[in-house]
Amino acid sequence: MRYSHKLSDAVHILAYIEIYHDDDLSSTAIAESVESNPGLVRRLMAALRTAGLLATQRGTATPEVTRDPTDISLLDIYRAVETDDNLLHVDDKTNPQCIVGGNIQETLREAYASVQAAAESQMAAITLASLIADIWQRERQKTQS
Amino acid sequence: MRYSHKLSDAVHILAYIEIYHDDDLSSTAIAESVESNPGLVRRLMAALRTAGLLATQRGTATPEVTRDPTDISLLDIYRAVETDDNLLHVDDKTNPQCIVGGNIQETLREAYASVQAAAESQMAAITLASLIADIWQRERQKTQS
DNA sequence: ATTAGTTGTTACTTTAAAGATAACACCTAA
DNA sequence: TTAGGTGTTATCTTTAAAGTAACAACTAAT
Repeated sequence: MRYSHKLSDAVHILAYIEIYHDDDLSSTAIAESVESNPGLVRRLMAALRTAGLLATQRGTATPEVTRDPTDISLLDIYRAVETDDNLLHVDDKTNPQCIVGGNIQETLREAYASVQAAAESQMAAITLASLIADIWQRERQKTQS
Repeated sequence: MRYSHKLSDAVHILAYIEIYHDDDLSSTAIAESVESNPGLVRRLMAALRTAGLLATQRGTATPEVTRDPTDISLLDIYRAVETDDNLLHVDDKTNPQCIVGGNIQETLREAYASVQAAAESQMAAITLASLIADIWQRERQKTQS
């Protein structure tokens, strides 16, 4: 398949809402920043809303991040928008008659779970606030001659 | 896209070659254990060979794992077979005119790199030897009444 | 030498998940 | 009432992986 940009776009949306909170926050305006389309933006916003990270109102372009950005982790956003949380995938079609085929699925599931845990622990350590701060810092470095 | 099973299948192949070293090691035999096809098996074996993990000989079904399994990590295998090593992917099409769109790519690249590092560090800690040992242990637990 | 079986490689087809696009009911505010 | 927004769903397109097939090149046995 294509590689998923959902996490990247979801972070983008949340950062946009925080940084441009006094401007146009319509899905169309956000889509222009993401260089995508309003439909995709609204679908991602729906996922963020379901996860309790975003509050929206039908008819009005007034989305609001519900929690303090210091209290929203990259992991929260990842889990909100990725339908399949797994970074690695076991081949679940192997020959059970064989010593390898009959046991490797469970063996790998356990191994992959430990890799997943390591990745998620790092994702939990990164907050939306720190990402927004980083965006601002890069912007400042650009504009200073 | 489909989720990749390359890593899982590559581990399968290496474990199979180690466990069944005195039996038929043709790509056809291995493919039956993987429940896949010989072509795929040979393609993965080619990648493992390129990475220096496997030695093969044209015409004869006598593949050999080149290093001690205690010295081959899940990360080695991952890098051997995955064309794109990245677990997370930045959306590289964002509006540079926007504070968010113009900076989020670098911000996320840095964040994702730290997640990647955490995952890879865990992958490096898992050896082919430990995976094979786990397969054997599960097999033993099955057969003991 | 011939033959049967294997590897290495490449080209093509199929599959599945993501993203693009569009449509429309419903809501809000002017 | 109307203009413009959201929420949702359906359909098409794209793309990487996996499936399939073919065949030259190699090996070993007879």
